[in-house]
Order: sequence, then C-alpha cells, then structure tokens
Amino acid sequence: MATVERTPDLGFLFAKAAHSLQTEMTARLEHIGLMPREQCVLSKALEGEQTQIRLAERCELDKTTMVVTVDRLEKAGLVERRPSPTDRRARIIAVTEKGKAVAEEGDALIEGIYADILGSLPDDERAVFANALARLVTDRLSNPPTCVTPVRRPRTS
Amino acid sequence: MATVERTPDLGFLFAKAAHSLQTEMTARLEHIGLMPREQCVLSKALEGEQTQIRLAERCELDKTTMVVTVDRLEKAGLVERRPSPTDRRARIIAVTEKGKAVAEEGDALIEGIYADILGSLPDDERAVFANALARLVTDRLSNPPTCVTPVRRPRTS
DNA sequence: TATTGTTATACTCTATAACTATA
DNA sequence: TATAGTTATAGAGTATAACAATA
Repeated sequence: MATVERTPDLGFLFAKAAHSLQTEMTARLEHIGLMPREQCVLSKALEGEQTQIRLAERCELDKTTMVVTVDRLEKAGLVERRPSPTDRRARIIAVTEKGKAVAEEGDALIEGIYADILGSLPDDERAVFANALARLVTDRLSNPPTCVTPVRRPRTS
Repeated sequence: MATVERTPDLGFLFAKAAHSLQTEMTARLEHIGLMPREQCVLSKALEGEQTQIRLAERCELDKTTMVVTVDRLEKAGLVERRPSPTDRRARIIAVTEKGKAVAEEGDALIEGIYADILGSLPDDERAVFANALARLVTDRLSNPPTCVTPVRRPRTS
C-alpha cells in the first residue's frame, strides 16, 4: 500500500540543515579559536594576497563586517594589514605563518565535517544529492524576488 | 578526462538555499499580508484548536515570540484568543473564517513554491534529493554539538 | 512548586550612513 | 567624482528574566 506523497517542507528542511551545520562548524572551530566567518576569510586570504574589499566580495561580506573580522584576525596574530604598493588607500591582507597553520587546520576540519555529512548518505544517493543541491542554488534559487522587508542573513556565510 | 572531485561547500549551499527560499516565501506571502512566521502559526492553528504554548512548540518558536505573532494575527482578525475551558491560565487560538481563507491561500502558495522548486530538478533526481535532505536533517544533522556562542536562528522556522 | 501567558529588557548582529584619504 | 577603509549609529530581532494568575 503506497503511503501518501506529501511535499516535503523545504523551508523547514533547509533552515534546519543550515542551522545545524552552522552550529556544528561553530562548535568545532571554537577548538582552534576561530569563528566560521573568520575561518572563511582566513581560508580565502590564504589563496592569494588581496585587498580587504576583494576579500569581502569573495566572502560575500559587507566591508564593515570585514573590518571587524580582520581586526580580530590581526589581533590574534593570524593576518597582517600591509599597505598596497599600488594603491595607497588599499590594504593587503597577508596571512602570517601562524595564520597559515590555523587556516589549514580549519580547512581540514570543515572538509572533514562536509565529508562526514555526505558520507552518512547511501553511496548511490550522495552524488545525486550534492549535484541537485548545487543546481538548485545555482539555478532555481538564485535571484529570489525582492520583498519589502528583506530577509536578514544570519551571521557568517 | 575526469574533473577533480571537490567536496561541495555544504555550509554555503545550505545557507544560500535557506536564505533564498525564505526570501521568496516572504515576498510571495507579502501579497496576502502574512509574514512567514505568521503563515506557519496560522497553518498549524488550523489543524486544530490548541493553546499558545502548544502552538509555540509545534512551530518551534519561543513563547514570547508567539505572543507578538498572535498579537498581530489577532489584530488582523485572523485568529481569536479564547479562554481554555479546562485551564484558566491557558488560551486557545481559534482561527476565524477570514483566517481560514488566508491560511489556505498561504498554504497553497507555499506548497506551490515547494513544488516548483522540486519540479526544477530532473525527474530521476527529485525523490532522491528530497529523501536525502530529509534524512540528513533527521539523522546526521540532528543534535549538533553545543557551542559556547550559540548560533542564532534566523527569523521564522 | 510548576506552568501559562505577558511584559520588559538586554544583547547581538545586520545594515546604513558618514567620514578620511586617496584615486 | 568615485573608491578603500574606518567609525558610528540605527534598527531589527532573538533570548532571557521577571511577573501575575492559576494549576
């Protein structure tokens, strides 16, 4: 006897998944003294020396949020602000040796979580799920309609 | 030649999906004068008359959040607070005729969005994706570890 | 003593605006 | 005039505590 097919509550599922994952990442990153946003910035900064603005764009953060994030990273000795040789307004975010170590630790930690989550799915569903999720975000769920009271983004990503 | 398999950025994908969907729901519900949280409460209230506390539990809302939500719904004439016949502390949330109409409109609207989103996936991926997402939330992503600075939930769900 | 509903409040975080110094 | 970085502030919203009425 077939069960009644109900449309799954995507709003609830996405919200729950995002919140749980964010919580797990936050908890694990606490052990190495990073907040998820700092981990994101640090990791991106490691890929190549860039200005704050460039980093903010790549992390999809407001430039004012980037200021406080870099403040913290700098205070922790993980990055340095260096004057740009070509633009005296701009500052290059350079990752220190210590920052490099922490960033790599954080990257591995996050990758481990992702791998473990995907690993919890049956082998034959894993790739389909990952591809479908990526496609939804890229296609159907890109450019949502604007609303009068914009939905605030939760912290980090 | 096989492309390098990178672990997809689940944190980014879930956050983006949740935010985009929330934005889309907010935009569409604005047309019928509801916020997503109100729609959720109204819809659950329609399933049977319950106390505020019970409704709050089912919507996973704080009871103080429920107060302001019911305030708004009541002011809009969509629900009424009635004294519980069995517990003089409690109040039963009764949906009005107008509220019933709006709730059904909202339900249909949300269901339509979900169906459209799932419909954007290839036929052979749809069920796998929905099942995998539901399983992740139910299993691997339930009970995330607690962290020192708890991750705030964005509004609604 | 615990619970329902309410009110008040603290606190965090996002978003915006304004300012400086350069370009 | 526009942009990089900074600072300050407004505003929204969550979470918490405290209270009154009742169990």
